Amino acid sequence: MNIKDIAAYAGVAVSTVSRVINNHPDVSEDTRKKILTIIDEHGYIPNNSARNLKRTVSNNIGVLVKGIYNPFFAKIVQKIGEEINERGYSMILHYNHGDISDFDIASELIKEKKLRGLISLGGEFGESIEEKLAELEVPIIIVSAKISKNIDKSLFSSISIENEQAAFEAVDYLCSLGHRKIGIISPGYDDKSIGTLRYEGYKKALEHNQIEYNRQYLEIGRYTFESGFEAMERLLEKDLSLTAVFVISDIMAIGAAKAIMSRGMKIPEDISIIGFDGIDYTQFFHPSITTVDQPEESMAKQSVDLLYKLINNKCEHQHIVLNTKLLKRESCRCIFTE
Amino acid sequence: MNIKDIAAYAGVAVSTVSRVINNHPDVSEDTRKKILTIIDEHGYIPNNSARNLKRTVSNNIGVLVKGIYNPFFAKIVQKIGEEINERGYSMILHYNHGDISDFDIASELIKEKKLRGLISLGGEFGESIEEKLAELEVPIIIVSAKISKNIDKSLFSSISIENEQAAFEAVDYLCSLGHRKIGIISPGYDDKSIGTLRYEGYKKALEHNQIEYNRQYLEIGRYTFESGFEAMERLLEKDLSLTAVFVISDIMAIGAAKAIMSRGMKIPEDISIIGFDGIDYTQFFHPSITTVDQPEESMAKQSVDLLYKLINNKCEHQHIVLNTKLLKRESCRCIFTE
DNA sequence: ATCGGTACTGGTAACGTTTCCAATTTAGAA
DNA sequence: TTCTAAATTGGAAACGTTACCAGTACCGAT
Repeated sequence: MNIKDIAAYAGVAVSTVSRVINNHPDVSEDTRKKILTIIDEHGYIPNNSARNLKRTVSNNIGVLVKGIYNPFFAKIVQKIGEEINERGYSMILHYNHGDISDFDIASELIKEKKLRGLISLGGEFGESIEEKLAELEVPIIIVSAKISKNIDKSLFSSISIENEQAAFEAVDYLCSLGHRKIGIISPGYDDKSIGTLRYEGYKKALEHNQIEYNRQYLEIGRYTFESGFEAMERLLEKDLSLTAVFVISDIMAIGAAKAIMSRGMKIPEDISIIGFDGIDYTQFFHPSITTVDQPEESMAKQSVDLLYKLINNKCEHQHIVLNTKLLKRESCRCIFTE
Repeated sequence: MNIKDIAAYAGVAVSTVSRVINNHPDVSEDTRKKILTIIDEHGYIPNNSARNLKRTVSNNIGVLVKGIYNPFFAKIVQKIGEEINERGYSMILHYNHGDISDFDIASELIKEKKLRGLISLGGEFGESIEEKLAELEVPIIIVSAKISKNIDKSLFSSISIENEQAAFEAVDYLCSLGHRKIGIISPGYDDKSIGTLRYEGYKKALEHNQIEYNRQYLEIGRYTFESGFEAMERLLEKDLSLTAVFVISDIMAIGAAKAIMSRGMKIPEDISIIGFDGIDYTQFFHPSITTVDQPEESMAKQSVDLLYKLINNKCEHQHIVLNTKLLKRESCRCIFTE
């Protein structure tokens, strides 16, 4: 069952059927209706491979996810997938496991799969990819990734938040509650992930509150429950009499919270904790965890919106910065009120 | 840059280049090497649309997920994606939002995208789809779904667990700890999801322990944190002096646990709780939650393995049943030892 | 009646592969 | 040397669309 058959049934030329399928205007209402019913009767579905071959593109949008399992990304991916499907495209999802650079995977994927566009979640995009970026034939959108400051912004779009500022506010909030000894769990200062930005925010907040930065207060964790748990244990073992800890990702924050409670300590009575991302778990942990909420739905929706416009040449590359919100919950205690 | 160009550079016919690309044997080592280097030099990538058109199939494997957000599925999807990519295929991921039947979406997806095969996660597959199933040209694998007993098993493959038995063991464990008043949170007895099987296991376990089934002990929840939370609240309001509750999905269990603790009650001192699925988070909740662990990695791996074999006609449809394991953690208390 | 224009419709060459069949080369046997 | 079969290679017809270029039919205006 192909376009030729339909044309034969309808007694018209294939080109006319093609026009109907693609909603071209130059077809009389009568023939359009006739062809449409015949298509319907025979359950004809146009062959995508043929269309793609002819048009030299596909109907697929690639989504590249930095390969650590994180419910924050999982939810964004789901939403992105829905948005993509709604627009008649399909989502090709690819998890990237570190070894090869994010960008190389992305560009290979685009070429190989003749993707219409690509959304990359997480990871890092440095200046080194600038020329490669320029060679890309389809739009790419970078979501929630660390983007080098000096890179030419006209080559790609991005959706992000003010990581440093958001972290600043979180830590400043802790300070406002009277905390002075505030630990931090983060991938570290020389890491290439977005976490370093949050780490900078932490330092600025300390400075702003005239608290001296103490290298001892940092423990490294890499975006898993386990690493958050272990980092917190190391922090506690140092006996620094911390009263609070800022964890730059919720899943690590939950691991850290578990570590605290496993030692018989209480949240927030003994230690206050703030996470980052706003995943559901934080709300359903007990006590509920204060966190910096990222607008994941909006990030997903806007990235697809933007990509769609870019694909159809309806706009230029742009860099959208969304707002975060500090969700104040049960895990932070005010030291002054004791 | 297409196969013709490569052929011209190499001074051979396109058919020879094609043979090299597809690893056909009838090419001399010399020409093969020459062509390979030329392909490499020019960074030539075969056009998938053209190949697909010619071969009337694609390189895509569809993954259909029942559209509620559940970290259990999210993790399986990630693993499936990795396995698919490793085999040189791509994953087209589609979230299904209830309204249209799972199967209709699946078959439409297959036809429209010329998929090579499909893996469906969750949902329900009843007898009504039997003829439609028979008409499918590509293999389909049903993972973690409720499958009607009378359906012809030669038409599809499945990966599942012994839901009823696993639930039985969980509830029986609760009984063995001395619990007699055991609530249950489940999508209900007339629901079409896999939850009903677990509900049956619950009832069997009660019977086996000479505990009379009480309709009051059931509250309906539909696989979200919130619904677990709310169901537990309703359960608590009934004042049934429950000592334990079996929740047929971890995310609901976490919601329920939160509801319990929000009332100032303690787990497991006041109420014991068991979940189902084995998502990471149950381990990091405090107290850690006893749950029926499903082998998600294995489910993912085996489903892709099987699909791959089916695609290459290396085996027949089969129905794999994997083992679950009751992870005994902190959320269950033994009543006898007080 | 003729013309010009509009509204439709038809024919057909691509798009980049794969695969069958035919043609050529090669090697070994007679 | 000649012949045969095996090993390679080439040619060309599909696969199912789209989009360009023509062609036809019709209508109102001259």
